Amino acid sequence: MRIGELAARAGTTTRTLRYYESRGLLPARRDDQGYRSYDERDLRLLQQIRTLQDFGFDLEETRPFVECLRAGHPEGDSCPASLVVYRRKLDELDALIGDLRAVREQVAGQLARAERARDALGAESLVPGGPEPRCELGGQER
Amino acid sequence: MRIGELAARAGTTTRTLRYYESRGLLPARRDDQGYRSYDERDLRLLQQIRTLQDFGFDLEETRPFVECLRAGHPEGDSCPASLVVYRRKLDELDALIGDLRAVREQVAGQLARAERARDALGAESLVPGGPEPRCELGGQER
DNA sequence: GTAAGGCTTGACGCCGACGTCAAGGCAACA
DNA sequence: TGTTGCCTTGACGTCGGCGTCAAGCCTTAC
Repeated sequence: MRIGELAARAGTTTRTLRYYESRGLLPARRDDQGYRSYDERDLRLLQQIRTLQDFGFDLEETRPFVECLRAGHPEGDSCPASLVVYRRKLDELDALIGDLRAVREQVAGQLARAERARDALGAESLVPGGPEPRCELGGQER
Repeated sequence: MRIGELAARAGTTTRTLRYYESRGLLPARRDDQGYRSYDERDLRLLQQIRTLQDFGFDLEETRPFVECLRAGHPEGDSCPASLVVYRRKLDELDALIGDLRAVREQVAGQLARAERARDALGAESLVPGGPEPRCELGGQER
C-alpha cells in the first residue's frame, strides 16, 4: 500500500507519515517507482503511535512502543521500556492534574471574592454617597 | 523607574516588558533620553498580568483585568469582563481536568493489563514449551 | 494530447511567549 | 579616555507537530 492509502486507513495525513519517517519512527520501503510502500504491520505501528498521541504522549515517548512491536512482541507495551513510559506518564498526569486543581480552586476563590465585592458595591449605590466609577471598557452591560 | 528596575521588581525580564508593550498591554511613557519610564501603577498592572499568567491565563485573557485597573477600579477583577474571563477559565479547567483524569485512567488500565500479561509470561517460563521472544531493544534489564 | 490524481523532495509558515544576538547611543566612574 | 552598564530598535531562534505551497515525475482515463 502507498502513503495515501495508509494515511486514509489510519485517519491521518501523508504529511504526518512523512514527518514520522523523518523522525525515524516509521521508516518506509520503496517500490520501483520510488514511492513509499507500507504493509499491514506498518498500519499496526501507526495505530499504536496514534493511540498514544491521543493520550497526550509526545512522539519520542511512543518510540519504545513502536520498537517493541517491531521486535516481534505481541503488544507495544510488552517491553519494560514501554512500562517505564507508562509509569512516568502517570506521574506526570498526577502532577499536572494536581496543579490544575490547585489553580482551579485559586480561580474559583478569586471569582467568589470579586462577586462578593461587586455585590457589596451594588448595595452601596442604595446608600448615601452614591456609586463609584463604572467600567467603561470591555464589558457589554446592554 | 526604567525598564530594568521594573523587570527586576516584578521578577521578570526587560524582554518580556517590551513584548507586553508590543502587544499593547503595557505601554510605556518615555523620558527625555528616549528610555521607557514606568511608575508604581505600572508595577501593579504588571503584577496583575504575572499572577494571571501563573494561573495559565494567556496574555489576551489578562487584558480585561489590566484595562479594568487602568480605568481606575480598585482590583483587576472589579469589572464584569474580568468575571467573564474567570468563569470561562473555570469551565476550561474543569473540562481539561476531566479529560486528563479520563486519560489517566486509560493509561493506568493499560499499565495494569501490560503488567498482568508480563507476569503471565513469567509464569509461562516455568512451564513446558519455554518462554517467548525477549526484548532486545531499549529496556535496561540490568 | 492532456487533464486528473497520486507521488516525490524541499522549504517556509504557524502558534505563544518570549530568549538571544547585533549594532549602536547615553551617562557615570576610574 | 576608556570601560562598564544601562538603554534603544530590529530581527532571527526556540519548541512540536505538523499545514501548506512549489515544482516536477508517473500513470491512467478521456
